[in-house]
Amino acid sequence: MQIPTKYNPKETENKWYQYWMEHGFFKSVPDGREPYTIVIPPPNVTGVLHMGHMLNNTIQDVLIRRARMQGKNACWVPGTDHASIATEAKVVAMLKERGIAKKDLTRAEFLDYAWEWKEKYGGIILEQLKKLGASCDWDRTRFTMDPEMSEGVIDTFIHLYKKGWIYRGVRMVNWDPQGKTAVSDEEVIRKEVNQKLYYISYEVVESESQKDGKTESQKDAATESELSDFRTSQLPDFLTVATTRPETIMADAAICINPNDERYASFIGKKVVIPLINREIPIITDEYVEMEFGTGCLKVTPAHDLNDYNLGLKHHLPVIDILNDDGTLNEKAEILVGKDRFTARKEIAKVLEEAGALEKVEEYKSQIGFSERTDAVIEPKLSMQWFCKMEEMAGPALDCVLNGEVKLIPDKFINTYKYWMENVKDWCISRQLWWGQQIPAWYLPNGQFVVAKTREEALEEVRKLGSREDRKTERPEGWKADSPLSDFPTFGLSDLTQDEDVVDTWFSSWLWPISVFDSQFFSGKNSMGNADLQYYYPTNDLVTAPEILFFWVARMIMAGYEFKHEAPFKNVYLTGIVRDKLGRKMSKSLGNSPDPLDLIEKYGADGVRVGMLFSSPAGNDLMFDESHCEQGRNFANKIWNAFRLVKGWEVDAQLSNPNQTAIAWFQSRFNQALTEIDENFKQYRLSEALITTYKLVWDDFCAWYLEMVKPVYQQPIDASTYKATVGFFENILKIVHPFMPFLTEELWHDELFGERAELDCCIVAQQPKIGEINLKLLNEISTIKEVVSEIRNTRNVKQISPKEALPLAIKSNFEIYYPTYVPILSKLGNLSEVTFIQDKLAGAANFIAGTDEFFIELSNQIDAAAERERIQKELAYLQGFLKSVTSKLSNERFVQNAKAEIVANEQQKKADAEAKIKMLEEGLAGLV
RNA sequence: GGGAGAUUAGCUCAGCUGGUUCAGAGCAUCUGCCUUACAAGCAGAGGGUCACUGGUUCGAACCCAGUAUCUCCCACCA
Repeated sequence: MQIPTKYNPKETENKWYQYWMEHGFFKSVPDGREPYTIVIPPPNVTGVLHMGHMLNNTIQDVLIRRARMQGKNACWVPGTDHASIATEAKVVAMLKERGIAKKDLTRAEFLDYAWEWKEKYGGIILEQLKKLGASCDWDRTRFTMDPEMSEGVIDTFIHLYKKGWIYRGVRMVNWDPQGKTAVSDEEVIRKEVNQKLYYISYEVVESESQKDGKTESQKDAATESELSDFRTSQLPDFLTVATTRPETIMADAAICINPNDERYASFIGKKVVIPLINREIPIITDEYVEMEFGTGCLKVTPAHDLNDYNLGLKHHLPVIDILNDDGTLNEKAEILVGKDRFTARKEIAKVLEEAGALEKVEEYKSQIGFSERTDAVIEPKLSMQWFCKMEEMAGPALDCVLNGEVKLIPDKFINTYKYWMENVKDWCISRQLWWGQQIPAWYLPNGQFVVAKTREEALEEVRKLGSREDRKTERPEGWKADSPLSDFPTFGLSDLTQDEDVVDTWFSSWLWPISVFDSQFFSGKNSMGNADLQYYYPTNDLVTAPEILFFWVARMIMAGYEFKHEAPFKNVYLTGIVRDKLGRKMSKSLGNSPDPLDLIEKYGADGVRVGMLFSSPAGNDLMFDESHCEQGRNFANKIWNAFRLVKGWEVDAQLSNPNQTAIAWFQSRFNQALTEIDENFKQYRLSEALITTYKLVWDDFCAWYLEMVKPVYQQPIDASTYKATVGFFENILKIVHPFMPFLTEELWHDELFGERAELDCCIVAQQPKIGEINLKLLNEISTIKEVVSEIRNTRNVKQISPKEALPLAIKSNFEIYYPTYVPILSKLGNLSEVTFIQDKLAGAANFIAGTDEFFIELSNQIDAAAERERIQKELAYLQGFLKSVTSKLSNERFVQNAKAEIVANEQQKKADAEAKIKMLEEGLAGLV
């Protein structure tokens, strides 16, 4: 036989992928069919494929392929995300390597480099997806920074600004000193880290008002020695605070104690001196301070801690910001200026110790925020940013999930979703970056601003501003009341300065399900949207990781309602996180993630897809194990070899069909499995669907059906069986295709399945319809399988070669009409003859299956002792079983309360057990 | 601190409405097979107090309560 014994994915994958592409099988245009749409969660444009993508996109491809095979107009829209922080960081790093500093470049120059980088590396990940077999409509590939996509982002910004939902203000934000930008709350990842808790002593001094009547000027006039005398005469007191951030003491604005804390009651109203810099700060009281924590004294540093900031607002404390944007100390720190915050921390500890102000240092564990994109430690920072109000948009977005319009799969995420939506905070949308959509705010020389799409339109806005009666804000400098802009010939386009910031990446991705179809939609010119949007929106399923449920999913739903008045999708399938065997999240930095392309190389795309899906129920993390891919590869090989078998058959038209029973059985079994698979898909149990398919193919089709019908070596097969088998095979290819597209397409085109019309491809074959299920036949065959297993087992135990044909005698009550199954039994059990008997066959190996007894006469003597032991063991089990059934049945409450069929069942079990016990006892008596 | 989930064979996991498919699959292990489709395979076997303790029920892996361990999410204890 020329066909190799092993399936070689390398020979088929590229071939068929290209074929599908060339013939436009992935393409979708609106037509009369029902649409089935998925938009890809756009990966980072400069990213590379990781295991999470593999899982994610395998699931999407399975869903989209299945929909396509159900006659729907399947459309999977691919694309990439510009990922502003991550990409900008990469570009900056690249420039640095080339000896170019970002600060030496203009914005335009930098963007040129960035685009160059994007052109070079952008889309690698999409090419990788093709290797996986992703059947995306590549003609629809979008990038979140495509000019028209960006335009949509700007349109929505203006829309929300006009609505009053976007505003600008000074707030405490999460500052990423590495990316030198603000990030949103959701982009801060908290991790527990080992830190040190530094106990620092602050000397207490009398506040001015308490200093024995001396006024401020008197104090100034006092000599250093006088002051010194004063202090020593009072015996210095110290307040000790516990802090994890000693480098920020220079920014301290107060020391705070709990008003109920008796230990410190006498200090209230006094002041302390910050060590090293000797600045005096007040001692204030606030119930916010936990008396139990640390020393019960809190240093208040409004510029560098959110709580302290709030405390500062409450107590009117000054904000002293001692950090630069890059996390180094500035001149306000007075000491350690220019040092990085972490270097400063170490150094100041030393200096404090030398100065005797460091009481002790304790090991301490606490949660610290890290930037999701750069992994830098987040610095709370007070700065002017743009925010988007969330409260109004959160309403409908929450409702649709609660009322089931949008389903979360699994639904355990509803609770977290609800909590988040009910506690949503305004979204910081500005980023101090260049890579992204620049905020369409235009500043006048006096700092006032207008929001408009272009500089020209901005000027128009300014004009309105100048002439509007009901203006609330001040006009540009030099503006005369109510005078039109034309009165100021010198004020022109060039006097407007656009905001330097860009919007958060998610401010573009939240529009994704709309903008991929109609990016012009947000201009408001066509409220219905274009034909694509009308046809494809809302999409069907969104497949993504739970990590970005709030980042992205929630916001897409908000945007869907805000702009399109309808949720963007019906189902959200939340995948698990791919972890390694040790349960660690797979990540590049840990180096514990296999390269997906290597896996594909090793096991074939089909094998890897199956491997990913094998144990990944929605919402459960997946402990990735390469052995699953191996299993997937083996499955491909199994199908391949089943194909080789059938392919090798020669048909003899003269032969009659001896396999009607087997054919009818598999037909039923197939329909039964199909029902289960359908049900599994309906519930998004993809691994279950796969496992059902796997067992159907491997066990039922290969191990049983093919073994039942396959002719003796080099003998021909009858036409009817052949036809049925090829038909089954074709149906199997169909149901396997969504999981293993390449192998199935390859086999689909073999001449075994006859002439294929042009473009008759597995990828667009229609899924088989569910037919009748003959339950009686299924049950009987399952008993027949049991008999076959017993025969094989007997061989195993008695060390008889499978080649040696054995005689089987059946003592049956004919609840099952065995003669029908004699051909199957003979073939699978390798029987020399089958006889029906009335009496037990003494001295023969025997077993019970169903309610019948079976005897195999063996040439060698059976071991009576061993046989007795075996029977006694089985008897003991059955008697125990009978006892429990009997006691159940004699329990009146059971008989009264249980459903009739359950009771009947128990009675059947009892009868069967009794019959079996009788047989065994007779058998035991027969042993000499 | 609040919330969600998990705990079933050595490993990874199913077990959907409480009772016939209920204790299961794959991998791993062991035994025997290079049996003419497949050794990436075939035929078998062993392996479990369903985390623990109670409760509800005629009946519990499944429902309830508590305990333990783990994971995740959220939260400003320096």
